[in-house]
Formats: sequence, structure tokens, C-alpha cells
Amino acid sequence: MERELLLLGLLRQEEMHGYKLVEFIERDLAICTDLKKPTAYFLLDRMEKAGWVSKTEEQQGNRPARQIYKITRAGEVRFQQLLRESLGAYQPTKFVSDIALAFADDLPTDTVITLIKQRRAVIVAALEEADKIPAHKGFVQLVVDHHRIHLGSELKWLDELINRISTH
Amino acid sequence: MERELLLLGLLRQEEMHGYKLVEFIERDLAICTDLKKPTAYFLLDRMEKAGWVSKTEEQQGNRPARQIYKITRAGEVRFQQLLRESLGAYQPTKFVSDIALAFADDLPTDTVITLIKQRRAVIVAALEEADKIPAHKGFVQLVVDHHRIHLGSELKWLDELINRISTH
DNA sequence: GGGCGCATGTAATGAGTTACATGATTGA
DNA sequence: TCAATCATGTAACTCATTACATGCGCCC
Repeated sequence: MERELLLLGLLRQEEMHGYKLVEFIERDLAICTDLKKPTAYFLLDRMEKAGWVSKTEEQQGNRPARQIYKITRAGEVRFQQLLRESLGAYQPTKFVSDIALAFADDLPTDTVITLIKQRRAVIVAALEEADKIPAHKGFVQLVVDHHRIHLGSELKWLDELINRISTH
Repeated sequence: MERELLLLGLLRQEEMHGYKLVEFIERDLAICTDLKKPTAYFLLDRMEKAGWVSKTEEQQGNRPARQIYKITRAGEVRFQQLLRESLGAYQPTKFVSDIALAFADDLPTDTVITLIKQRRAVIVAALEEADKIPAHKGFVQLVVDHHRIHLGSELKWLDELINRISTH
């Protein structure tokens, strides 16, 4: 659902071919989604059949023809609907890696600390990565802000956790 | 991977049949994972074939015989390995519902506010739900703590967001 | 000439879910 | 007696990924 919203939203701003869409998503929106090429092609195809987008071929030399997708009137309606639905909804995150935490009792304290510090390092790296993202215009920036805030909260939590465990 | 860790970890504490495992997970660990019955049965079966757990039948009246699973020596080794691997790792969360946020520019401000308040209400409800969870012993409590802290951070972020948008 | 980027797509696989099927026990 | 709970399991399906396949254009 969010993936369709994403494709429609991008095509709404500018008509594009699949490769370019994926490129943009991987470069600029990697923090909130990951959409692989075959999935994108599949989705675009399905959305065309559903009438949300229309397709035009564009030949450039002897390469495989670009399939330029453009949002349709029906697609715009669908976009508006998906946007409202998705913006009002929220599915609380499940931290699957916390399962490990639940069983960490039985590990020696220093092992736990070492491993959690490893985990911490991943977050620090992600934060540094996030700081490299150039400022976006408009609401896209909010996604980046949210990402940073969340990583900050995670870092704080892990530091408290390390502290709590080491002082058992 | 985390699901196998989960099942091994629980069976390590006490031998159990599938139904009971799922029941426990749904009741006590719903905040960090969701494991449906068919998945659990499938996993237990696969883990038995792999030699991590062993199975005994237990007949009670005319019901379908309980398949009691017990962790094996090899399973214990596997558990230790999975635990260390999983505790040291961290995969940053992707907030897919932020995709909607990225496109919210084009919605009237008051619509955005209304929808985000809807979203906010879901978080508040989740927090209230989290407060009902009775105190757990040992490290399981950490999972609940993390959940609460995260929801708190999300709430704070949304409040800032609402504020930012309404004062455009 | 070789490797990378552009551009498409298919096929196999995997993980997990929903829906279905069965049937006994327990309690209102 | 009817519904809920206990207890298993299968089958179909969805979604998405990885790996594969193709071939041009461009630059070193």
C-alpha cells in the first residue's frame, strides 16, 4: 500500500520510467523504504492494469525502450485516498531484535555489554549516515528529521541500558 | 532468525507444545513480534529436522496428541550462537508510514493536522496498552521498557510536528 | 577491450499469512 | 445446546527478494 502511494506520489510530481524511480527511491528515500527493481516493475505493471498510471514507450538509440509512466485521473484519486488513509494510520514498530534482549539474562554481563555496544555502534553509524543526507525541500525533510530523532532516542535508550546493566 | 531464537529461548526455559508457545508469545511478547500458529508449527517442524529440538507425543483423552518440544544439546549451541549474533546486530527501523508524510505538502494544513492527530491517538492507545502490561521478571522487562520509551519518543515527535505544521 | 551504468524483464525461491479442516472438552 | 478454548495441521496465496538474462552506450 505505501509502496503504491510512493510510486504514485513520485509520478505525480513528474512522469518517469521505472529505473529512474527506483534510483530516486534508493538514493533519497532509503531511510523509510526499500523498493527493489523487480518489485517496482511489477507494481508499475499492476498499477497500469488497474488504470492508475498510463505507459508510453520512448526509444533512445538501440537500448531497451524506456517505459514512461504517467499518473492518470483515476490514479490521482487513488493517490489522494491512499495518502489520507496512510497519513492517519500508524502501526507500532516491532523491535524484533529485542527478542535477543529478552534472553540476555543468561549471558555473562560483560558479554552483554560488549554486544550491546556493537549494536550501539551500528546506530552511531546510521546517525552519521543520516547527517550526510542533504537538506530536502518541503515535507520530505520531515522524514529525515523523524529518522534522526528516532535514532537519537534509540541511542539514549541503549546508553541507559548499558548503564543499568553494568551497575546491575 | 529471531523467530527461531525466540522458540529456542522459550523451549530452553521449559519444554512445551506449539499451541502453548504461540499463546505465550501472543500474550507476553506481542509488542516485539507476531508469530502465527502455522508459522510456529512450520518452524518447530523444521527445527526438529535440523536437530535443534526433539519431539515427544503426549496423549490427553481423545484430543489431537500434544507435540511436546524440548531443546537438544545442538539446539542449545544454536541458541547461544543466535543470541550473540542477534544481540550484537541492529537493523534500523524503516517507518513506511512516513512515505505519506513526504507527500503531505499538497494537502490542506488542517487536513494534515487532523490526520496526524489520528495517528497520534493510535500511539496514545498503544501507550495505554503498554501500561497495562504487568511487570516482567528479568530482561523481558527491558523489551517492555524499550517499547514504552519508543512510543514516548514517537509521541513527542508527533507533537512537535503538529506544532511545526500549525505554525507553518 | 573491459567494465560500469542504463534499462528492461523473467524465474525461482522464500517467508509468512489467511483460510480451511478436524474434532474433543469445557462452561454458560 | 451452543460457543469458546484446546490442539493439530494443510493448502492456497501474497508479497517481495535474489539471481539470472539481455544488450546498448560510454569512458578509460
